[in-house]
Amino acid sequence: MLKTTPRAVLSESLQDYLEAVFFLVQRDRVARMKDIAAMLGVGKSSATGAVQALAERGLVNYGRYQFVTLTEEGMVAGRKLVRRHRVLKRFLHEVLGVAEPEAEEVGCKMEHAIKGDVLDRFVGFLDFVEQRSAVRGSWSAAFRRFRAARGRAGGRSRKGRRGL
Amino acid sequence: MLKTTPRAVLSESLQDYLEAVFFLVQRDRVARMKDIAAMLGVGKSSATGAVQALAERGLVNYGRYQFVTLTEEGMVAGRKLVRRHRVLKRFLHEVLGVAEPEAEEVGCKMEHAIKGDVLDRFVGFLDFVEQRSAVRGSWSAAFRRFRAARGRAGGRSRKGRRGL
DNA sequence: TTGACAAGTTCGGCGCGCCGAACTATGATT
DNA sequence: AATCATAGTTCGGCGCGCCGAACTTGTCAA
Repeated sequence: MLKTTPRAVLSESLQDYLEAVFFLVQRDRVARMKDIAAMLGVGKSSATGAVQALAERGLVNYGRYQFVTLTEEGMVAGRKLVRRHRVLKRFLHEVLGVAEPEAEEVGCKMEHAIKGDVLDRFVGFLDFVEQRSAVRGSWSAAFRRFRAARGRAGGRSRKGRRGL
Repeated sequence: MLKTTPRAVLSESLQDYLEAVFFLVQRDRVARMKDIAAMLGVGKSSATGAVQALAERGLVNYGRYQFVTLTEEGMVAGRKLVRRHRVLKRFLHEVLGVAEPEAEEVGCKMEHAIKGDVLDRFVGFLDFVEQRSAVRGSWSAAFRRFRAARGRAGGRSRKGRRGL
């Protein structure tokens, strides 16, 4: 029994690392351990370990003390991840009206909960909303008004700080 | 420095256990380890450990070889979790049209990605959609038509379009 | 009563993701 | 060329969540 690392399945954590590498490669042409670690708010030793794991799966080119880059396969996987992230962020921000930075953050977490088919539904929904908005005035404005009205009257309990 | 188990923060895993206990208590008046384990697809030793952890946090009444029940605090926390789950499932099913069992499953994962304020937005959105539907014909039907039309014509993966 | 079976517990072990400390390579400075 | 800051690596350790095996307890039927 030869020991092959399964390249098909990435843990949530490794997905985050891959996405970070993808981003950095786009920005800097190359990814440095330092930046990867910083981006994920993690120690550098953790970044090293994760990148090595990605390399074992053939997603990343890694050599000791070398810059990190993406393999073809890594590009493909990274693109999917980024798309997922972007779609969710757009939904949260444009439809639900969640503020940008929070939409970013929550979208990142949601990524891992959503499979391809459900993501497609989100995409479809965004397209739908967009079309509707174009046809007759801002759709989201209506929702915003709705929220505003309700917020004044219905008084959403701002308490209950998620202490769970 | 006395060592108190922090009752405020529950790991995602423990949240799932608490939700299971909540469900079982509603259904059977009492939760058995066996059912908890089965519900989460986990070994019974894992269930025991988790329930003990919940007990340490004062969310659950636990005694060796005894039935598991919820404390007052556990009821409150459980209700919140269930609500969260329900809202997300409703959104996935009623708005996006995801099939029931999948909506259930995905909703369960999404739960852990969404904080209170974003959840409130989902709730608000559902209310909005509901109101709109009432006012003039089925809103979701329009979206369903939209999806259907697009599904037939617009082949998947129209690359160039939509920057991501 | 007994004893068999199901439910529950304990224990040791494993993988993953993270950490910090100590070490090593790199490349810029002078 | 010697030095030094910085980036990167290795190593041991920790917590969490899970597992299965072996054991204990509870229950119910014979």
